[in-house]
Amino acid sequence: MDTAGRTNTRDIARAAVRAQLAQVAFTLFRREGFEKVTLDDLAAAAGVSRSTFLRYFGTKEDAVLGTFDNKGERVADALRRRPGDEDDWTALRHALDTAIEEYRKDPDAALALTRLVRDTPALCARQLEKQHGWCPALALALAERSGRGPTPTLGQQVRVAAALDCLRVAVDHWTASDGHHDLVTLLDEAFAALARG
Amino acid sequence: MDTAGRTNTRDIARAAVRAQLAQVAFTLFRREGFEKVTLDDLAAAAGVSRSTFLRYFGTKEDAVLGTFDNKGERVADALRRRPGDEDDWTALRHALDTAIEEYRKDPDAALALTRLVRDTPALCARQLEKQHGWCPALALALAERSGRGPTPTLGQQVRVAAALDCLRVAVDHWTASDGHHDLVTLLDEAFAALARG
DNA sequence: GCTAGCCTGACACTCAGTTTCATCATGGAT
DNA sequence: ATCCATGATGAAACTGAGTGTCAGGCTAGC
Repeated sequence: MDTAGRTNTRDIARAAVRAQLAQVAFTLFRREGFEKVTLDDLAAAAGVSRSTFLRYFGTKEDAVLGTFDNKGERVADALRRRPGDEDDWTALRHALDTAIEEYRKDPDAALALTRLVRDTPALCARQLEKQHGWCPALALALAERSGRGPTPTLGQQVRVAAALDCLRVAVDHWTASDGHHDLVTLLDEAFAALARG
Repeated sequence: MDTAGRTNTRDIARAAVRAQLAQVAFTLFRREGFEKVTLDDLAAAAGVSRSTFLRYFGTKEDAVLGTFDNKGERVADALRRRPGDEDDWTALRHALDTAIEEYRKDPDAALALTRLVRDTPALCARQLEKQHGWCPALALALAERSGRGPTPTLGQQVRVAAALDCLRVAVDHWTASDGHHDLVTLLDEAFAALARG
């Protein structure tokens, strides 16, 4: 999509190549381990040059976590679409349904991914960082909802961060249970744990 | 300290050198910017070899954030010392007084540090990762307090993570206010924001 | 003083990520 | 159909972080 929102042939091709590269990388990472696979290995396996691979994914981690950045904005949009009379917690909880949607759509793929991330410190760290990167957009969405200008309060920032903790902890437990526990239930349980008392 | 807890001459010397290296690094980072300073620069400025510098701090980031790892255990210990009849939130809130102690002891140094971290993406990420690394120990402490075995519940994990969010957000605001706001007040406010409603 | 265990510096190495440049394909306009 | 501008690719050189090895030197303890 260009800046006006049109989708171009080139962009479609790019997205397809990108998906293909990510697929190859994921397979290789799972078989050999993330650390063992070098950029040269990835490029060779995908049949492109190292340069090209790095143009599609700025870092090795992004070949795995590339889709993650986007999700933050998606959740923020979902948050903005929540009815204005919901309190922050309720709105956040519902907005997070957006984030867990793909876990439910393809649990096996999601499990393979979360396991790879969980077992790779570098990916853990990078995922944490990316998820933390969602905070400003989410806090901004809360601020807009509250109608008190574009500057999130400390409280809104805390609630956003805590909501993302709920997501993370819930997904961790879901992964640890090999996908047997229900992610929605876990997420509800996590949110319930925030209530005082 | 050796494994038995005794402190010998070598360890004292090591700690002194380490502190000295950290000081030199911090000064250089503030003056030139974290990214601009190479390990060779650091080694040269400190009058040691690159090898030696890397032996004291496994990574460049650790020259700044080296003290951070320790803090997690300190907070966990503080948590264990809280009276058993306190609920998780209250115990966590009080345990965090340990973490903010040095901000109050030497606000200027703390401000310089938080500013450097805040303005350096690599340090931000690494700090987030280290702080997240506290979670298991803190959750374990909560689990022990609750007397229901050594396995933290999902709820305890969530509360620990949320408490650390409070710390982070409070410190962020404190830094943004150039230390003018009261960190204790900010932290209380952050905890208050977790209450539903 | 001797020795064993360390700290240190030197060096070579791997690998991630950046930058530059030449080449090649393609889509769109004439 | 041809031309051209844009952008995708690959090659290569480079920087810098972090690892591993090894030899020499200092020091604590005997």
